[in-house]
Amino acid sequence: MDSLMARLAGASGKETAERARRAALSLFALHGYAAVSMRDIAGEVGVGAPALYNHFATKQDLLVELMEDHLRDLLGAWRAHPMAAEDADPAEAVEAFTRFHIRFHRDKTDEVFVAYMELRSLERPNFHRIERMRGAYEAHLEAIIARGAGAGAFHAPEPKIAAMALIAMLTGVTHWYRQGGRLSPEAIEDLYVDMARRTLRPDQGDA
Amino acid sequence: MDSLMARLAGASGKETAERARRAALSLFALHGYAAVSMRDIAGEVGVGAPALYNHFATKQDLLVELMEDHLRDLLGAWRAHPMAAEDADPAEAVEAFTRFHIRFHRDKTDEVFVAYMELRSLERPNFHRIERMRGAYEAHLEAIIARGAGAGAFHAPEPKIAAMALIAMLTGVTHWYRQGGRLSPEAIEDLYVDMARRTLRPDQGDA
DNA sequence: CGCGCTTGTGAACAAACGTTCATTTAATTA
DNA sequence: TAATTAAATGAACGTTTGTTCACAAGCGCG
Repeated sequence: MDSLMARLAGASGKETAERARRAALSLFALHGYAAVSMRDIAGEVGVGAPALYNHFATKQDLLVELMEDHLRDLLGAWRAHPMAAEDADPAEAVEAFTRFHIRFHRDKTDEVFVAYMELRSLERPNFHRIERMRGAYEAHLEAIIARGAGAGAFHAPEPKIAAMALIAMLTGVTHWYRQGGRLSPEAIEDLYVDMARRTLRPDQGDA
Repeated sequence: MDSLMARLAGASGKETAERARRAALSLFALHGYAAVSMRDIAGEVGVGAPALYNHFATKQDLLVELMEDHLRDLLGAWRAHPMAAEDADPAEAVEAFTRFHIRFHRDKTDEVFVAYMELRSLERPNFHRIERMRGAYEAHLEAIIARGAGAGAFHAPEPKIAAMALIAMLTGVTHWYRQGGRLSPEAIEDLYVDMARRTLRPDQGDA
């Protein structure tokens, strides 16, 4: 009877797990992992708390699943990008990466928030797995920068630092971006592409 | 008798409050506000949980106090900086701000972590007060950039965005900086000063 | 139809939470 | 030294936490 109401409310089949994932994601992003209870999540799905344990062994598992999904998506999406090729022109690749990163993060603010801020909520082994995935993503930008620096196309005495600095700068967009704000998404992208390009541009007198 | 042991352990006079502040700061930074209990904090001080209520009305008050102290320090320290003068040369001021920000944040990683990540743990009115202080700090860099852009010394079509981008980039240092790492603190500062300068450098063909 | 599997329920668990209180202990002032 | 104030205590409060359990409803398959 209650389950009938859940059906009418939009659930169908076994998609309770998916609704729980989404609810957990937005609640974690808003209040933080530790401040959200399984009952809160279940309540948002329209189900009792014990029902969640049919889909997730533990609250921590739910968190891990969310973070792993996000990072797997992120890595996969970039690897599928045409400019991710190892022989792509570094300047074009950096621009592509910048636009890709901003766009991806702009549309997934909750995922980003959780994946970046709840690292400390992970138990040790989970933490290491997630951290490694994040490192792999940053390594992609670092490789592009290093390639460009090697070819003399970039000024980047420390490619790793430049990569981290750029990613921090780009990810910062999610902290203030609001849909319908003064600047269009394209304008924001352009501004950041400009800043990234300038950061890496060789000096006038370079060989 | 227990208090005697506390004495021997280093406490003297009424410094329990200060020790609690420090314990709370590092615990909040490590595990997050919601994941840390008053008993945890009290335990680290070597005192019972109820004792904390002689110094802080509430757990939330303790958090607010930490964040307010940090931001007041930060704002005060910059305002006391010689290059904070309204008529300082913009290029020099940006370099000074960059070094100041990195240095200040490098030595106060816990404070930074808490002040930036626990905004969501604040109840509404507290949130607004803290957010306003943070805005005031960012406004200082924005003003420098806008001044430089107005004088033609900087390329910065959107000074507010440039300010936020730079601060995000600089604050990112705290996420990976470790004492005794490969790069010296001065080398790191130099790298970021270089990147900041490049981001804002006018085009060759500018008037 | 009936069997089994998946998904849900309501009640219950022990543990931990923030906070209060009456009371004792220690430090300060007169 | 006596009186006053400040700080810490142990016990207790009501609530909430993550999770388990015995059980019931709904569905697909033989």
